[in-house]
Amino acid sequence: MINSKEIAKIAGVSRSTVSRVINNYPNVPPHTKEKVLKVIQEYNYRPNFSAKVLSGKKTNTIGIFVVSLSPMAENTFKVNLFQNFYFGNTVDALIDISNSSGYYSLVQIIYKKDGVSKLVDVFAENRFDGGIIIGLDRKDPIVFDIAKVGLPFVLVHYDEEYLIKNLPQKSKVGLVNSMDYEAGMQATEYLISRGHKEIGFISGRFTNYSTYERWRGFIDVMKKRDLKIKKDYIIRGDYLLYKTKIELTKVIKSGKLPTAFIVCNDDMALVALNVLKENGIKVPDDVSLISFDNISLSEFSNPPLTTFKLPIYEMSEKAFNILIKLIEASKYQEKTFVYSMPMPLITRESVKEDR
Amino acid sequence: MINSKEIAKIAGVSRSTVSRVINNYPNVPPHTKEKVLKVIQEYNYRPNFSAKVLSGKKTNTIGIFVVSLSPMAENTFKVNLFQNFYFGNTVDALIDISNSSGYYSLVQIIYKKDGVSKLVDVFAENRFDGGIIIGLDRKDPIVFDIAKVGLPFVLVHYDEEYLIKNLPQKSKVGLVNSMDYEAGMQATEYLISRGHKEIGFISGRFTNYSTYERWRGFIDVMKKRDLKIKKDYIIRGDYLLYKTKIELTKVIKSGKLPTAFIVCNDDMALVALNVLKENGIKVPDDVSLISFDNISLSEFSNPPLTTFKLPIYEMSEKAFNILIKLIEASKYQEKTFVYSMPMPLITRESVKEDR
DNA sequence: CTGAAAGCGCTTACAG
DNA sequence: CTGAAAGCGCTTACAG
Repeated sequence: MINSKEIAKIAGVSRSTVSRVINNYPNVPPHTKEKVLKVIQEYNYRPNFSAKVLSGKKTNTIGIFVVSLSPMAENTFKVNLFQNFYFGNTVDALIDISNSSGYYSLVQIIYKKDGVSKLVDVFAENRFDGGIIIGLDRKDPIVFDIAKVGLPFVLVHYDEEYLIKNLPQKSKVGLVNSMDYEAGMQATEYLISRGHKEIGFISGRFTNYSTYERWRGFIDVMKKRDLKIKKDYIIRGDYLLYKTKIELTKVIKSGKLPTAFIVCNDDMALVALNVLKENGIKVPDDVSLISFDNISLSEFSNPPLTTFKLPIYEMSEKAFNILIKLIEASKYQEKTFVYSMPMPLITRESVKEDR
Repeated sequence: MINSKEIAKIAGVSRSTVSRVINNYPNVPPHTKEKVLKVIQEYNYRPNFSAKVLSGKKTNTIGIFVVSLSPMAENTFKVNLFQNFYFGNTVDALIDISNSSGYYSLVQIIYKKDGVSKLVDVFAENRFDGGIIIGLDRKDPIVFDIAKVGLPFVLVHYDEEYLIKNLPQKSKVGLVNSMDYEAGMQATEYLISRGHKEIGFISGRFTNYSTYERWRGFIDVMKKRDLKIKKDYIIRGDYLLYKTKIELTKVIKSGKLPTAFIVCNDDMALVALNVLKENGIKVPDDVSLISFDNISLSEFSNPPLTTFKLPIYEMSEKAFNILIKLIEASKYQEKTFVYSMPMPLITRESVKEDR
């Protein structure tokens, strides 16, 4: 691979000048610039990344960290991360956004059982300018270890209060959430307004930010409306398709069903839809379903799902923009940047209009 | 951030020795090693990545390139890459596998319209040791530009003959395919053996390796069996859900349907299933469906899909292993490594058993 | 406007 | 077994 020294020699200038041309500095006259550029072009020269970084330039790379359960946690699949709508699309959006802003993305999967050390390692190696972390439990204390390293990072889906309270001074940390509490409330209100009183809940994992918040929204509204939450109608799906099927089947076999379910994601709702149908229960005539995510298949099911859109792209954009701010500025008045993005309701046909 | 010089001073040794300890060289006595390790531990020291690479060490990073249509190509979604089962899971598997082998992954999305320059750039910057490229058209000539850079890379899904013929000598290139031609044949044979004579085909894009090969398998068997391929039964789904719905609806409205469809992926099959049902057509009683991928939802539809598994994890593992070989060895007798992985048939209920 | 020189933080022959 | 020194390929004050 050719280097700047040789380019300089060929172009008849010094390495300093080559460097100035590459970095597009103003203090080089058009003629010289052109001459150098021509040689660069001809030899297909690209400055060596490591040398650039070592001499003090930014890496122009962001680290994307996906924190996952252990590899085999979900027994059916060897690989399950991007199978998952949430992880897959967030990473997708993040890569897309950073790429289109001229940033590279270093994606790293962190298994919970391996702990934080890998994360700290890569942060300390100075391989990227800042990180975005998704998939953490809503109160995972790992965050504070990472904060010690000093590099800026942004969390997606984490408990705001807990974060603010425990973060050391002058941490460069951002947080982006979706308004799951509000969506949970709205889902419940929506069902009630359509005459439902017996409402069930098919949950994800409760250590998960979104499940927890949606659940809070659900119980708060149920209480406010003096409606009873029946234990039998709470199904722990844990975001697992086979588990959803097993648990829902049990409830069906018991002979007692609510008139509507709030389901913590579309995937589980799609499974629920089929399980109900197979048991001769009509959706939405007998049981209504309202869920979250708005995955692409959700509009093609029969009936199509009424669901809350998880604004993944918008959240990722926000997270990236915050990170860039944290990277570029050196000091902040504010301790952290926190944003919460709304989750619009997509009304389709899985909830009965009135009864 | 603390550096090796300071660690050396604190530990009372030279930087050379610190380096030896870090790289786990044999020629340092236990006592010294321990002493240095203790200081490293205490100060949470990690060698600077760029310095390491600049001084000749490997990056221990592989580049993962996902070649995509332009961002807005599929009108429905702003982001569509990992929404896609194939891309999402391949990238997932690749990241997972490389991470667990101690490699970092630099993921880059390349939009076709931006061309190859971005790819060449990052290859020439010496940011990684080798690359894996997915999403290329089956005969995209971009490959030969990349080969010029000289870094080893592995292609997933590409035309073997075309590649071998056009690759310059001593290119360090690998190729991993799935046996789509065989699967296309087997799908057709399977349907025929169950009494089907009128067989339709819902295709992906024909520039795509898998679609093309499956199609070849389909027509070859149909010809061999003296069965007619009716133009009206060929539906161009292009891997697009909305398009699949529109085009299939047209065929249904025409009043003439085959007794079975080979569908180029499960997503489209799921859409087809619903469209057929909505039009009062029973699956598999009236129309059978056989597809490809084996996505997680495929076993939860009603009926569950009979489908060929795309062995994504196995292919990714193969691709990674080939790449490591290419990186580590300096010379090869063989020009390229080529592998083709079988696609097992997962028999479920979307094909009628007999008629 | 431009070049010589120092420096970034490692690794690795080389010499002892 | 171990240290001094050169080198990797850039950038950036500094001097002119």
